[in-house]
Amino acid sequence: MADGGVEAVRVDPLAKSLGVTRGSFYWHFRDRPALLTALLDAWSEQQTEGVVAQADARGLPPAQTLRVLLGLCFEDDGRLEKALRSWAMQDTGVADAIAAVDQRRMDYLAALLRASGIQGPKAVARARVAYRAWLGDYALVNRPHGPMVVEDIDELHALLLA
Amino acid sequence: MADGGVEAVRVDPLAKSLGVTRGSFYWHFRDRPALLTALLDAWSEQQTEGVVAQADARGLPPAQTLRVLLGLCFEDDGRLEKALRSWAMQDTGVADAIAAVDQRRMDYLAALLRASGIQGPKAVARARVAYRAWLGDYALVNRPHGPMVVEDIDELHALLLA
DNA sequence: CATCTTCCATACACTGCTGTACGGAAGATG
DNA sequence: CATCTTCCGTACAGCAGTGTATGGAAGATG
Repeated sequence: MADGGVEAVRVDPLAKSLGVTRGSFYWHFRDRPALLTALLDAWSEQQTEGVVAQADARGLPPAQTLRVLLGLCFEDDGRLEKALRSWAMQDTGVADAIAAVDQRRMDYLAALLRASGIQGPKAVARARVAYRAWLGDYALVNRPHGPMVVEDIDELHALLLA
Repeated sequence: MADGGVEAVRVDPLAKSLGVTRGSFYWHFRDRPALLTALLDAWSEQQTEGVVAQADARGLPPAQTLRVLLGLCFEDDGRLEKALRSWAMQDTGVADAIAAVDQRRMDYLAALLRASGIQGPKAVARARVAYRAWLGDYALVNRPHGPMVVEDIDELHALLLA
Protein backbone atom coordinates (compact mmCIF):
# COMPACT_ATOMS: atom_id res chain seq x y z
CA MET A 1 0.00 0.00 0.00
CA ALA A 2 2.67 2.47 1.01
CA ASP A 3 4.86 1.58 -1.96
CA GLY A 4 2.46 1.41 -4.85
CA GLY A 5 -0.90 2.72 -3.64
CA VAL A 6 -4.18 0.87 -3.61
CA GLU A 7 -3.79 -0.26 -7.17
CA ALA A 8 -0.67 -2.16 -6.19
CA VAL A 9 -2.24 -4.20 -3.42
CA ARG A 10 -3.52 -7.05 -5.55
CA VAL A 11 -4.10 -10.57 -4.40
CA ASP A 12 -2.10 -12.42 -7.03
CA PRO A 13 1.19 -10.49 -6.67
CA LEU A 14 0.66 -10.33 -2.92
CA ALA A 15 0.27 -14.10 -2.68
CA LYS A 16 3.35 -14.64 -4.82
CA SER A 17 5.48 -12.33 -2.70
CA LEU A 18 4.34 -14.24 0.39
CA GLY A 19 5.13 -17.58 -1.18
CA VAL A 20 1.55 -18.81 -1.12
CA THR A 21 -1.23 -19.08 -3.68
CA ARG A 22 -4.47 -17.20 -4.12
CA GLY A 23 -6.35 -20.21 -2.80
CA SER A 24 -5.03 -19.37 0.64
CA PHE A 25 -6.02 -15.74 0.34
CA TYR A 26 -9.60 -16.48 -0.57
CA TRP A 27 -9.96 -18.58 2.53
CA HIS A 28 -8.95 -15.69 4.83
CA PHE A 29 -10.70 -12.89 2.93
CA ARG A 30 -13.89 -12.94 0.96
CA ASP A 31 -12.40 -10.89 -1.89
CA ARG A 32 -10.03 -8.02 -2.58
CA PRO A 33 -12.32 -5.27 -1.24
CA ALA A 34 -12.53 -7.17 2.04
CA LEU A 35 -8.75 -7.02 2.37
CA LEU A 36 -8.72 -3.30 1.61
CA THR A 37 -11.34 -2.41 4.19
CA ALA A 38 -9.51 -4.53 6.75
CA LEU A 39 -6.39 -2.50 6.00
CA LEU A 40 -8.25 0.78 6.34
CA ASP A 41 -9.87 -0.23 9.62
CA ALA A 42 -6.54 -1.24 11.12
CA TRP A 43 -4.93 2.05 10.10
CA SER A 44 -7.83 4.13 11.35
CA GLU A 45 -7.93 2.52 14.76
CA GLN A 46 -4.18 2.75 15.15
CA GLN A 47 -3.97 6.43 14.15
CA THR A 48 -6.70 7.77 16.39
CA GLU A 49 -4.95 7.04 19.66
CA GLY A 50 -1.30 6.23 18.94
CA VAL A 51 0.46 9.54 18.33
CA VAL A 52 -1.66 11.51 20.78
CA ALA A 53 -0.83 9.10 23.59
CA GLN A 54 2.82 9.16 22.60
CA ALA A 55 3.00 12.94 22.85
CA ASP A 56 1.00 13.19 26.05
CA ALA A 57 3.01 10.47 27.75
CA ARG A 58 5.91 12.80 28.52
CA GLY A 59 3.85 14.98 30.79
CA LEU A 60 5.29 18.22 29.42
CA PRO A 61 3.53 21.60 29.41
CA PRO A 62 1.31 22.10 26.34
CA ALA A 63 3.69 24.33 24.39
CA GLN A 64 6.45 21.76 24.76
CA THR A 65 4.08 18.93 23.99
CA LEU A 66 3.19 20.73 20.77
CA ARG A 67 6.84 20.88 19.78
CA VAL A 68 7.29 17.19 20.56
CA LEU A 69 4.19 16.36 18.54
CA LEU A 70 5.41 18.32 15.52
CA GLY A 71 8.75 16.55 15.69
CA LEU A 72 7.09 13.16 15.90
CA CYS A 73 4.74 13.85 13.00
CA PHE A 74 7.34 15.21 10.62
CA GLU A 75 9.53 12.17 11.20
CA ASP A 76 7.28 9.84 9.27
CA ASP A 77 7.81 9.60 5.53
CA GLY A 78 4.05 9.70 5.01
CA ARG A 79 3.94 7.28 2.13
CA LEU A 80 1.08 5.31 3.67
CA GLU A 81 -0.74 8.51 4.52
CA LYS A 82 -0.39 9.70 0.92
CA ALA A 83 -1.50 6.39 -0.53
CA LEU A 84 -4.63 6.34 1.62
CA ARG A 85 -5.57 9.91 0.73
CA SER A 86 -5.06 9.13 -2.92
CA TRP A 87 -7.31 6.12 -2.53
CA ALA A 88 -9.93 8.28 -0.86
CA MET A 89 -10.37 10.23 -4.08
CA GLN A 90 -12.27 7.35 -5.66
CA ASP A 91 -13.98 5.87 -2.60
CA THR A 92 -16.22 7.95 -0.38
CA GLY A 93 -16.09 5.37 2.40
CA VAL A 94 -12.35 5.80 2.59
CA ALA A 95 -12.77 9.56 2.45
CA ASP A 96 -15.12 9.46 5.42
CA ALA A 97 -12.76 7.31 7.48
CA ILE A 98 -9.84 9.64 6.81
CA ALA A 99 -11.94 12.72 7.50
CA ALA A 100 -12.75 11.31 10.93
CA VAL A 101 -9.06 10.78 11.66
CA ASP A 102 -8.30 14.31 10.45
CA GLN A 103 -10.93 15.74 12.76
CA ARG A 104 -9.59 13.97 15.82
CA ARG A 105 -6.05 15.07 15.11
CA MET A 106 -7.00 18.70 14.49
CA ASP A 107 -9.11 18.74 17.64
CA TYR A 108 -6.09 17.62 19.61
CA LEU A 109 -3.93 20.30 18.00
CA ALA A 110 -6.47 23.01 18.79
CA ALA A 111 -6.74 21.83 22.39
CA LEU A 112 -2.96 22.02 22.70
CA LEU A 113 -2.94 25.55 21.31
CA ARG A 114 -5.74 26.68 23.63
CA ALA A 115 -3.87 25.21 26.58
CA SER A 116 -0.85 27.22 25.42
CA GLY A 117 -2.80 30.45 25.62
CA ILE A 118 -4.06 30.95 22.07
CA GLN A 119 -7.56 32.34 22.36
CA GLY A 120 -10.79 31.00 20.89
CA PRO A 121 -11.15 30.81 17.09
CA LYS A 122 -7.48 31.64 16.57
CA ALA A 123 -6.61 28.28 18.09
CA VAL A 124 -8.80 26.42 15.63
CA ALA A 125 -7.57 28.38 12.60
CA ARG A 126 -3.96 27.83 13.57
CA ALA A 127 -4.56 24.16 14.25
CA ARG A 128 -5.87 23.86 10.72
CA VAL A 129 -2.88 25.74 9.31
CA ALA A 130 -0.49 23.50 11.21
CA TYR A 131 -2.27 20.34 10.15
CA ARG A 132 -2.24 21.46 6.54
CA ALA A 133 1.45 22.27 6.77
CA TRP A 134 2.09 18.76 8.04
CA LEU A 135 0.08 17.14 5.27
CA GLY A 136 1.65 19.46 2.73
CA ASP A 137 5.09 18.31 3.74
CA TYR A 138 4.10 14.85 2.56
CA ALA A 139 2.84 16.22 -0.71
CA LEU A 140 6.23 17.70 -1.53
CA VAL A 141 7.71 15.02 -3.74
CA ASN A 142 11.42 15.65 -3.32
CA ARG A 143 11.56 17.12 0.12
CA PRO A 144 14.47 19.61 0.20
CA HIS A 145 16.63 17.93 2.83
CA GLY A 146 14.86 14.66 3.50
CA PRO A 147 12.04 15.31 5.97
CA MET A 148 11.21 18.83 7.07
CA VAL A 149 14.26 20.59 8.44
CA VAL A 150 14.43 21.49 12.13
CA GLU A 151 14.50 25.20 11.34
CA ASP A 152 11.19 24.90 9.48
CA ILE A 153 9.58 23.03 12.38
CA ASP A 154 10.85 25.62 14.85
CA GLU A 155 9.57 28.43 12.65
CA LEU A 156 6.16 26.78 12.41
CA HIS A 157 6.13 26.19 16.17
CA ALA A 158 6.97 29.83 16.82
CA LEU A 159 4.35 31.08 14.37
CA LEU A 160 1.66 28.96 15.98
CA LEU A 161 2.39 30.29 19.45
CA ALA A 162 2.92 33.93 18.42
CA MET B 1 -6.38 12.12 -14.61
CA ALA B 2 -7.99 14.47 -12.11
CA ASP B 3 -10.91 12.14 -11.53
CA GLY B 4 -9.30 8.74 -11.24
CA GLY B 5 -5.55 9.24 -11.09
CA VAL B 6 -2.96 7.85 -13.47
CA GLU B 7 -4.40 4.38 -13.27
CA ALA B 8 -7.66 5.66 -14.71
CA VAL B 9 -6.16 7.25 -17.81
CA ARG B 10 -6.21 4.15 -20.02
CA VAL B 11 -6.39 4.14 -23.75
CA ASP B 12 -9.34 1.81 -24.21
CA PRO B 13 -11.82 3.60 -21.90
CA LEU B 14 -10.47 6.95 -23.07
CA ALA B 15 -11.11 6.06 -26.71
CA LYS B 16 -14.58 4.84 -25.91
CA SER B 17 -15.48 8.02 -24.04
CA LEU B 18 -14.29 10.04 -27.02
CA GLY B 19 -16.29 7.97 -29.46
CA VAL B 20 -13.25 6.68 -31.34
CA THR B 21 -11.29 3.46 -31.34
CA ARG B 22 -7.81 2.59 -30.09
CA GLY B 23 -6.61 2.49 -33.67
CA SER B 24 -6.88 6.25 -33.73
CA PHE B 25 -5.01 6.63 -30.47
CA TYR B 26 -2.06 4.56 -31.58
CA TRP B 27 -1.63 6.77 -34.58
CA HIS B 28 -1.29 9.92 -32.47
CA PHE B 29 0.71 8.40 -29.60
CA ARG B 30 3.28 5.66 -29.65
CA ASP B 31 1.83 4.00 -26.54
CA ARG B 32 0.23 4.79 -23.18
CA PRO B 33 3.44 6.08 -21.53
CA ALA B 34 3.80 8.55 -24.40
CA LEU B 35 0.37 9.98 -23.61
CA LEU B 36 1.22 10.26 -19.92
CA THR B 37 4.47 12.12 -20.48
CA ALA B 38 2.70 14.45 -22.89
CA LEU B 39 0.18 15.19 -20.15
CA LEU B 40 2.91 15.85 -17.62
CA ASP B 41 4.82 18.13 -19.96
CA ALA B 42 1.74 20.21 -20.70
CA TRP B 43 0.93 20.58 -17.01
CA SER B 44 4.49 21.46 -16.08
CA GLU B 45 4.83 24.16 -18.72
CA GLN B 46 1.45 25.64 -17.86
CA GLN B 47 2.06 25.74 -14.11
CA THR B 48 5.47 27.39 -14.15
CA GLU B 49 4.29 30.69 -15.52
CA GLY B 50 0.51 30.89 -15.28
CA VAL B 51 -0.36 31.69 -11.67
CA VAL B 52 2.69 33.84 -11.09
CA ALA B 53 1.83 36.03 -14.05
CA GLN B 54 -1.80 36.18 -12.92
CA ALA B 55 -0.83 37.46 -9.47
CA ASP B 56 1.78 39.92 -10.71
CA ALA B 57 -0.53 41.33 -13.36
CA ARG B 58 -2.44 43.48 -10.86
CA GLY B 59 0.59 45.58 -10.01
CA LEU B 60 -0.14 45.55 -6.27
CA PRO B 61 2.47 45.94 -3.52
CA PRO B 62 4.06 42.60 -2.51
CA ALA B 63 2.05 42.06 0.68
CA GLN B 64 -1.20 42.51 -1.25
CA THR B 65 0.06 40.38 -4.10
CA LEU B 66 0.76 37.63 -1.57
CA ARG B 67 -2.83 37.80 -0.36
CA VAL B 68 -4.14 37.67 -3.91
CA LEU B 69 -1.86 34.72 -4.67
CA LEU B 70 -3.09 32.78 -1.64
CA GLY B 71 -6.67 33.40 -2.62
CA LEU B 72 -6.04 32.24 -6.17
CA CYS B 73 -4.24 29.09 -5.08
CA PHE B 74 -6.78 27.97 -2.51
CA GLU B 75 -9.57 28.35 -5.05
CA ASP B 76 -8.50 25.33 -7.04
CA ASP B 77 -9.86 21.97 -5.93
CA GLY B 78 -6.41 20.44 -6.43
CA ARG B 79 -7.58 17.14 -7.78
CA LEU B 80 -5.14 17.23 -10.67
CA GLU B 81 -2.35 18.33 -8.37
CA LYS B 82 -3.09 15.42 -6.03
CA ALA B 83 -3.29 12.90 -8.84
CA LEU B 84 0.07 13.99 -10.22
CA ARG B 85 1.78 13.81 -6.83
CA SER B 86 0.31 10.41 -6.24
CA TRP B 87 1.65 9.33 -9.61
CA ALA B 88 5.07 10.69 -8.69
CA MET B 89 5.35 8.11 -5.95
CA GLN B 90 6.01 5.36 -8.49
CA ASP B 91 7.83 7.32 -11.17
CA THR B 92 10.98 9.28 -10.44
CA GLY B 93 10.72 11.18 -13.69
CA VAL B 94 7.36 12.55 -12.60
CA ALA B 95 8.78 13.29 -9.17
CA ASP B 96 11.58 15.34 -10.73
CA ALA B 97 9.20 17.34 -12.89
CA ILE B 98 6.97 18.18 -9.93
CA ALA B 99 9.94 19.02 -7.74
CA ALA B 100 11.03 21.57 -10.32
CA VAL B 101 7.57 23.16 -10.31
CA ASP B 102 7.59 23.19 -6.48
CA GLN B 103 10.94 24.94 -6.46
CA ARG B 104 9.81 27.69 -8.81
CA ARG B 105 6.65 28.34 -6.83
CA MET B 106 8.44 28.44 -3.48
CA ASP B 107 11.08 30.75 -4.90
CA TYR B 108 8.34 33.14 -5.98
CA LEU B 109 6.73 32.97 -2.53
CA ALA B 110 10.04 33.69 -0.81
CA ALA B 111 10.70 36.61 -3.13
CA LEU B 112 7.28 38.02 -2.29
CA LEU B 113 7.97 37.69 1.44
CA ARG B 114 11.37 39.32 1.15
CA ALA B 115 9.84 42.18 -0.78
CA SER B 116 7.34 42.50 2.07
CA GLY B 117 10.11 42.98 4.60
CA ILE B 118 10.70 39.47 5.95
CA GLN B 119 14.42 39.13 6.45
CA GLY B 120 16.77 36.50 5.01
CA PRO B 121 16.29 32.85 5.99
CA LYS B 122 12.96 33.61 7.67
CA ALA B 123 11.51 34.38 4.26
CA VAL B 124 12.53 30.99 2.89
CA ALA B 125 11.31 29.07 5.94
CA ARG B 126 7.96 30.85 5.86
CA ALA B 127 7.64 30.33 2.12
CA ARG B 128 8.04 26.63 2.71
CA VAL B 129 5.49 26.66 5.54
CA ALA B 130 2.99 28.49 3.34
CA TYR B 131 3.55 26.18 0.40
CA ARG B 132 3.10 23.14 2.63
CA ALA B 133 -0.09 24.60 4.05
CA TRP B 134 -1.41 25.05 0.53
CA LEU B 135 -0.55 21.50 -0.49
CA GLY B 136 -1.91 20.21 2.80
CA ASP B 137 -5.24 21.79 2.12
CA TYR B 138 -5.52 19.54 -0.91
CA ALA B 139 -4.62 16.51 1.16
CA LEU B 140 -7.56 17.08 3.49
CA VAL B 141 -10.17 14.77 2.06
CA ASN B 142 -13.35 16.36 3.30
CA ARG B 143 -12.37 19.97 3.51
CA PRO B 144 -14.36 21.49 6.39
CA HIS B 145 -16.32 24.11 4.44
CA GLY B 146 -15.46 23.38 0.84
CA PRO B 147 -12.12 25.02 0.07
CA MET B 148 -10.12 26.73 2.77
CA VAL B 149 -12.19 29.31 4.58
CA VAL B 150 -11.33 32.99 4.25
CA GLU B 151 -10.50 33.25 7.93
CA ASP B 152 -7.87 30.55 7.58
CA ILE B 153 -6.30 32.27 4.60
CA ASP B 154 -6.25 35.60 6.45
CA GLU B 155 -4.73 33.94 9.48
CA LEU B 156 -2.04 32.34 7.33
CA HIS B 157 -1.40 35.64 5.56
CA ALA B 158 -1.03 37.43 8.89
CA LEU B 159 1.27 34.76 10.30
CA LEU B 160 3.54 34.93 7.26
CA LEU B 161 3.93 38.71 7.51
CA ALA B 162 4.23 38.85 11.31
C1' DC C 1 -7.16 11.41 -63.02
C1' DA C 2 -3.74 8.73 -60.45
C1' DT C 3 -1.22 8.46 -56.52
C1' DC C 4 0.11 9.48 -51.91
C1' DT C 5 -0.41 10.86 -47.30
C1' DT C 6 -3.28 11.35 -43.33
C1' DC C 7 -6.30 9.57 -40.14
C1' DC C 8 -9.17 6.06 -38.24
C1' DA C 9 -11.70 1.29 -37.82
C1' DT C 10 -11.53 -3.77 -37.42
C1' DA C 11 -9.58 -7.90 -35.89
C1' DC C 12 -6.33 -10.55 -33.45
C1' DA C 13 -3.00 -12.36 -30.03
C1' DC C 14 -1.46 -11.78 -25.52
C1' DT C 15 -0.96 -10.56 -20.54
C1' DG C 16 -2.29 -9.85 -15.70
C1' DC C 17 -5.64 -10.26 -12.56
C1' DT C 18 -10.13 -11.93 -10.43
C1' DG C 19 -13.15 -15.28 -8.41
C1' DT C 20 -14.80 -20.13 -8.05
C1' DA C 21 -14.70 -25.23 -7.92
C1' DC C 22 -12.50 -28.85 -6.19
C1' DG C 23 -9.19 -31.68 -3.99
C1' DG C 24 -5.90 -32.93 -0.55
C1' DA C 25 -2.88 -32.72 3.64
C1' DA C 26 -2.57 -32.15 8.68
C1' DG C 27 -4.20 -31.74 12.99
C1' DA C 28 -8.43 -31.94 16.26
C1' DT C 29 -12.23 -34.62 18.10
C1' DG C 30 -15.36 -38.36 19.03
C1' DC D 1 -9.12 -45.45 14.26
C1' DA D 2 -12.65 -42.75 11.75
C1' DT D 3 -14.29 -38.48 10.81
C1' DC D 4 -14.34 -33.58 10.66
C1' DT D 5 -12.51 -29.09 10.41
C1' DT D 6 -8.87 -26.04 9.09
C1' DC D 7 -5.93 -24.40 5.82
C1' DC D 8 -3.90 -24.25 1.36
C1' DG D 9 -2.79 -25.74 -3.62
C1' DT D 10 -4.43 -26.62 -8.52
C1' DA D 11 -7.19 -25.78 -12.38
C1' DC D 12 -10.46 -23.36 -14.89
C1' DA D 13 -13.37 -19.61 -16.88
C1' DG D 14 -13.68 -14.98 -17.59
C1' DC D 15 -12.72 -9.96 -18.04
C1' DA D 16 -10.23 -5.63 -19.02
C1' DG D 17 -6.72 -3.66 -21.16
C1' DT D 18 -2.42 -3.50 -24.28
C1' DG D 19 -0.12 -3.33 -28.63
C1' DT D 20 0.09 -4.75 -33.63
C1' DA D 21 -1.27 -5.85 -38.34
C1' DT D 22 -4.08 -4.55 -41.87
C1' DG D 23 -7.37 -2.26 -44.64
C1' DG D 24 -9.97 1.58 -46.12
C1' DA D 25 -11.91 6.36 -46.65
C1' DA D 26 -10.98 11.29 -47.58
C1' DG D 27 -8.41 14.93 -48.85
C1' DA D 28 -3.78 16.73 -50.87
C1' DT D 29 -0.54 16.69 -54.64
C1' DG D 30 1.60 15.83 -59.05
